[in-house]
Amino acid sequence: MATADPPRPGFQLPLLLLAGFRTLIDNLHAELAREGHPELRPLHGFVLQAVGADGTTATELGQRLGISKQAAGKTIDRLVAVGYLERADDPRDARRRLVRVTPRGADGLRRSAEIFDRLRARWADTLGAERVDAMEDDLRTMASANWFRLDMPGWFGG
Amino acid sequence: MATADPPRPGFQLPLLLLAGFRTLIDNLHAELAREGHPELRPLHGFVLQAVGADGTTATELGQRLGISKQAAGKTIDRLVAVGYLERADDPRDARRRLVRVTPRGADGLRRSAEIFDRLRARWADTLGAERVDAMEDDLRTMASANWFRLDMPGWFGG
DNA sequence: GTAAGATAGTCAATGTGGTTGACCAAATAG
DNA sequence: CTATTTGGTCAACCACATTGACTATCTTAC
Repeated sequence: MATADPPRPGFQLPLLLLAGFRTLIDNLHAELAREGHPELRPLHGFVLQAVGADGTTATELGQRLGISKQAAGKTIDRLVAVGYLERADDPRDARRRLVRVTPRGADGLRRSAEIFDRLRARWADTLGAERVDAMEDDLRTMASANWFRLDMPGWFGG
Repeated sequence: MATADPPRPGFQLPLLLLAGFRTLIDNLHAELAREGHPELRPLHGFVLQAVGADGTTATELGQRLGISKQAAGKTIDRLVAVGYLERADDPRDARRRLVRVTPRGADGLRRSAEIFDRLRARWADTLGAERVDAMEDDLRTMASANWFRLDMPGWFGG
């Protein structure tokens, strides 16, 4: 170990992280399409997850996703139109419109979790379980702690 | 080591990859803004990189980025408007409009490379150089080989 | 109990990025 | 010299995001 390895250029790391993310998400949606959910988009899975089993409202969903209530409302509209979410009145507050995951949405959510588990297992088979664990641990260390915003299109594009 | 660790849920891996990517890009642009490039968006850096030192045309840029020539043309328009790209006629083919990085664009590109190097060094300081190398190697192994598409907004949202 | 304020949701206008289809001009092939 | 391909743009449209304005309803205070 007399000489250090030549330093690697820094610009590849973000590209590889993005490639890894995109590979997982593309694999997920290819499999979801095979299992009967071809109309689900990457964004939608995150939204369904954010709505959760207990349901929410548009305003609260917007806060969870880091987007405006108007944007949340429009995304809900789309997911209602394709049958993954439904709205209901709140008997205790006529202003609120409760948003719930439909049975179809719950099916998509459950399958997504299973597919992600299988994909992670495939990574562990190829790389070794301890390498995948290390990758997760390291990313947890470096990534901004309180991060979660789903404004991908706007964030990326401007 | 009689019993294996409980398996980790698979859905966290993509989130962590995205968080790592976003953290790097956000750090990059915070620093770029400090160094005189506040109007650069995440997307723009990739586009500048894809134009490269030799310049291109809209059609070729679209192919490199995995988007249509029309979309590439619009993105070029925006980067021309903020002074990072410029157009010129091709004396050998009157149909083509050459796209080149301006000096300001080259400055942004150079600073981006330096900042990415510094950010990677910071990761190596915290995690250990061999861990960052391993992360890159593992991602290279798992990510789709011929991947590169920059249609992030459309891909993610639909 | 009524007036004032906060909150939930929607509508409208706008910006950015993406798509497809149609079209013109110029280069290339026959 | 036609015929085809290629580069670029225009136009129409969709998805996601934003801010500002507005209504309806609940909550608070006097």
